[in-house]
Amino acid sequence: MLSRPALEVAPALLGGLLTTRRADGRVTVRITEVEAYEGERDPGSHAYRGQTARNAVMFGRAGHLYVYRHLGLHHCVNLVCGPVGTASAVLLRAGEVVRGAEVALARRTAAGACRSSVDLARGPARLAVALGLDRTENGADVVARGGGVSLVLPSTPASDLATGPRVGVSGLGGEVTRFPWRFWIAGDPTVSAYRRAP
DNA sequence: GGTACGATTGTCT
DNA sequence: GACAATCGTACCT
Repeated sequence: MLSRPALEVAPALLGGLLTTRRADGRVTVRITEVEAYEGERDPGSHAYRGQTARNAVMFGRAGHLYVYRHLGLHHCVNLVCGPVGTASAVLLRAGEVVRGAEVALARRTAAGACRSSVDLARGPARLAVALGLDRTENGADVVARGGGVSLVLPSTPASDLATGPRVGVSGLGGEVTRFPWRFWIAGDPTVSAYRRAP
């Protein structure tokens, strides 16, 4: 399943449940917004210029996490997909905390402001904080049983899918922003409002 | 060895 | 609505 191209995996992840087990508690998030990144042929991807020490995880097995630091402040979480050697990945942009809300709230409060429960995991960096993920989780396997992170895919694909241009990517004179490689669950309040698609 | 820049967020106006 | 924050990585000298 996860070894398929990012463009096929991304919509299938919507509605899926991602659970992390930490010393301070367990948090489960229902994925509501994702973006596909097609590796070396995608100017918006970190892997566009080939394999490096930072993005090596993306070239590896599907089902591993690629966690990177952005602007020295935030963390963003990707799920690696596609066959080995292909740097496909799906960026997890937003979700709804369905279990462990108190734990997530404590983490979010420690990291900064949080206005409501809907904000707990709305936005890529917020999602990472709520799940307690940081760069030490880079390369973690979400498929292996007994790991600290696990993913449960929805038995049936989510309905009411919406697609639109990706957020915050540039290159090829804005060409890449035209691809509708962003997927979210239509009408879900936990989808990030940041530059919402028209 | 130095520098430019980024898959964002929170805060201020 | 605009902007500063902040640091690892990549790319250049």
